[in-house]
Amino acid sequence: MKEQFQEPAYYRVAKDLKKDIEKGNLKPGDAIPSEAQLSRQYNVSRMTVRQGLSQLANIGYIKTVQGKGNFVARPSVEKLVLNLSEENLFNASDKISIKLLGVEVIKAGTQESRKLALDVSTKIIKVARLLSTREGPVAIDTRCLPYLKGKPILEKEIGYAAFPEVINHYSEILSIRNELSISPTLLSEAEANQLKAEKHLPALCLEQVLFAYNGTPLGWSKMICRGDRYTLQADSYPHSREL
Amino acid sequence: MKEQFQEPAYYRVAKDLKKDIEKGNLKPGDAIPSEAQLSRQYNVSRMTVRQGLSQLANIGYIKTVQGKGNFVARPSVEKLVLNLSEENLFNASDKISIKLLGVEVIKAGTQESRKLALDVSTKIIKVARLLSTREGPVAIDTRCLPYLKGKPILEKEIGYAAFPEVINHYSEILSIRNELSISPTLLSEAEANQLKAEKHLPALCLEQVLFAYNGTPLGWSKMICRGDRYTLQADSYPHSREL
DNA sequence: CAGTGGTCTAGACCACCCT
DNA sequence: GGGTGGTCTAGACCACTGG
Repeated sequence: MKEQFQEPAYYRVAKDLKKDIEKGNLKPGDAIPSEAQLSRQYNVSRMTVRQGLSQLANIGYIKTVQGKGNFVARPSVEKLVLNLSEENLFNASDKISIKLLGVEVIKAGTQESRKLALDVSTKIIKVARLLSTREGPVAIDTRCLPYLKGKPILEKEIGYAAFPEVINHYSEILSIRNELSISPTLLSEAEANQLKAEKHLPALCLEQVLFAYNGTPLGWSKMICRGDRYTLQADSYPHSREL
Repeated sequence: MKEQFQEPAYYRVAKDLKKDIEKGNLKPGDAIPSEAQLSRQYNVSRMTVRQGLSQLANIGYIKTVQGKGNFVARPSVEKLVLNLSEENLFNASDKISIKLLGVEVIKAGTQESRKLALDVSTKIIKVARLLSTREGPVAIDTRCLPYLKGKPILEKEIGYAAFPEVINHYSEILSIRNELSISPTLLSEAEANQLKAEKHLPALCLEQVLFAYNGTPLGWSKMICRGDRYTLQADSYPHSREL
């Protein structure tokens, strides 16, 4: 007979309170028993109680107010999390295949230079890709990043990894912020051709700009997704209501 | 002369390591000095060091591995946070004005019943709204929630609050999960009329379903936004890289 | 003032990982 | 085995809140 796993004391405190909150015994705004009280009730030290409470705070179940107490938090369901990792972009069950449409080093036009805060005519690398599932082409992807002299361009890396990965590998600077804009458009003639769709099909335009710690833009990416084959999904945050 | 605020010891530990990570002295994957080592180095107890490290873990700077150590985490910039609160939906500087287009109690059609997991012909409340900024109409919003017998319908609440708020007030059940789908469309003739736009203008369709703790759908909402006046913005998570 | 949470200690023992 | 983090204690003093 295997020994039972012994759950930590702080975990029991957190779990019990979590259940009370989910059952509605404790409603948003309600005060939680004081730390001293819980400490006596569970016969554990105050630090242990605090560890349990900090777990609940981390998953957004309670808010702590100095000098007053711990209170049940109102779930904030208006913030949503969107996962743009390449595996997650499309249905996980559907493998994506990627086709490189082109890799080139060119002078930045006004569009790219503005996005990347570069002078016009600075050299940049531009990568175009076609993403498909079994159903067929789904999205066209264009990526721009400043060209670094003497740095080899590995098409494999630059074409077949998620955009933030590309930035990290190529520029060797950690990207720390990602700004995304989502807007609707119609497929242009060129886009429609590449996506094997009719012109003027509704499409999603996802534009990303990645920044370094110091605020420097490191890269810019634009993805055009066929509206009939792709829907963006987001889920309320915090995702994990687990301890 | 005012007394200087004395920052906690654990805060200093966290701040120093955070700076090292941001400067690149510590790179993703690198091990952080052991807790015992930091404890000696800062001349504080191990629990205090641990409190500092837990702060860093909370903002995603480090990962802890039992029996091995603490390691600098790779920033995950592929998860983005989207804020759908009503004040945030459009440019904060632009006040939104809301016009109620209609509030009615009707029998659920197949569409609504499917989304809300109700039988067809169960009664639901349907609210239609028009959202405008100074520029003019921006979005049409339709909300459906199960009709509760004997529960008064307060048009003010149902029409002028963010959707999750509405659900909480009306059904008196906490909504705990929000699923959002984002897709592109073209304005239908009716939508174009209400939004004072040309037909077939590209538009964003934002569809939300709210759920209770037990998984019951509590409400469904669909918002159609003029593409020329509205762009959805999202930002990488975790947002707060602050201690 | 009494009650709350915030910080901190100096130990202890355990579970895990590696060699 | 020795090193790491994980849990836990029984105190202590501080800072903030409210009556």
